[in-house]
Amino acid sequence: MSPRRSYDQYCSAARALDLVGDRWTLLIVRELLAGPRRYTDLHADLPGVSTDVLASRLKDMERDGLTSRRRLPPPGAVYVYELTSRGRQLLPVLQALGEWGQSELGERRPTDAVRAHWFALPLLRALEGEEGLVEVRLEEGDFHLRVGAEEGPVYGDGPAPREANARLQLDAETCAAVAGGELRLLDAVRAGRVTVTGEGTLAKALREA
Amino acid sequence: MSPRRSYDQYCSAARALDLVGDRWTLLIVRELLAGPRRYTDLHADLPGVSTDVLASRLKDMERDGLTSRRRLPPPGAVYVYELTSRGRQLLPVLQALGEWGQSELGERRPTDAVRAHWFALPLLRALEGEEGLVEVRLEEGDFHLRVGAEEGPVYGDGPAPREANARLQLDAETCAAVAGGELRLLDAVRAGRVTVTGEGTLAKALREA
DNA sequence: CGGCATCCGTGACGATACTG
DNA sequence: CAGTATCGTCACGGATGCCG
Repeated sequence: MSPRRSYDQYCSAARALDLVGDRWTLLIVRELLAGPRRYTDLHADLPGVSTDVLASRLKDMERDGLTSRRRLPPPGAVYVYELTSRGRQLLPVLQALGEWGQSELGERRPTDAVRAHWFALPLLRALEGEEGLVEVRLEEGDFHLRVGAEEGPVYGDGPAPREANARLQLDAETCAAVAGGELRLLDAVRAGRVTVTGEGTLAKALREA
Repeated sequence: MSPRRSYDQYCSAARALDLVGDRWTLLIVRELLAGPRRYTDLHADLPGVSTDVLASRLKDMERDGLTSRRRLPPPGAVYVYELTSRGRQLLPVLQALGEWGQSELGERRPTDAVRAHWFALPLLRALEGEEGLVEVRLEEGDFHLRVGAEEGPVYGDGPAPREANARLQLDAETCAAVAGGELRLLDAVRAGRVTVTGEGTLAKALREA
């Protein structure tokens, strides 16, 4: 655990970077926006991070009030890490970064790792104004979005824990285009590139189009 | 100049961090949002950065299309660094960071450096929806805001280069409160904590209140 | 003097091995 | 499974030197 290296500037952006400017920190936040995760799962979805750095960051973040560590009730009884309310407020930061980085994304490089839920953040932007639980199925895996959620995780890895208001099945290319704003979700549905199921308002509205 | 260390993740936020995640990079962007700056001025307004790191970052940023280096016409004939259009698009990232970091700001610590124009970013948010050239005078120094500017720098160090639409004179504490959203600018004017001069629409509207 | 390049000590990082 | 220990490497911060 580092003794907190600071920029020592009386500036709110610099203060923010004191807390989340270290390598890997914001990507750990991205992972935890999907809800509580175990150490091993975090390590698996952050390829390249070394075990000691991950452990150190998690301690720093807990000390700084961004995350908390909790022991699940038996059976299981493993530790999970989750964002505090303060940590969840970093969502706009990650969205601004993601929006800016969208144009750098381009084609997938052979060295690039991919996880399905990495599309959740930009997709959440594309669904702004909507509401409900949306399940997304890609070849690379499934995840779900809690669109318009006021508290708790804003998205999650794997299928939705309860019946989703809408289920979308699409390929990664379509997903990237929608996430990047090049293609509106409605147009993607019209073009037959998205299969919509479910009985929620959003699902019906999308099918009507 | 580093050979570009990458997270190697097919994720737009990770791509953004590949380019602006290094220490000091986003603070250099904050400085350059104030318009073209010389190396020495950048070094003076980024206390703590070492000369080689600053030079290295500036090269990285130029290579990555965030900044450009330009020689001023004689007399003067010095080099200045400025943001490209792509670099200026990082404004929302810095604003999101600044907004999040606002609650960490608190009192000024004895070790904290301050520059007047570090208040420009949050003040710009407080004036969202307005338009025009606003000059701000603090004890710590002067700066000006190009509120609603579509292109070019969004703020600048020192007094406004031409007659401002509004001039605000206030103290740092009031400025921090307004920037932090705890106090609306209108209420600050009403409380007599801001002296408004100038003949623009904004100046008149503020004085009327 | 402004604009770096070089050198050096320290600490952060990344990979691997190992342990409760 | 969830980290800690170890170690080589690289990035950072501070000082100093060089060159136009």
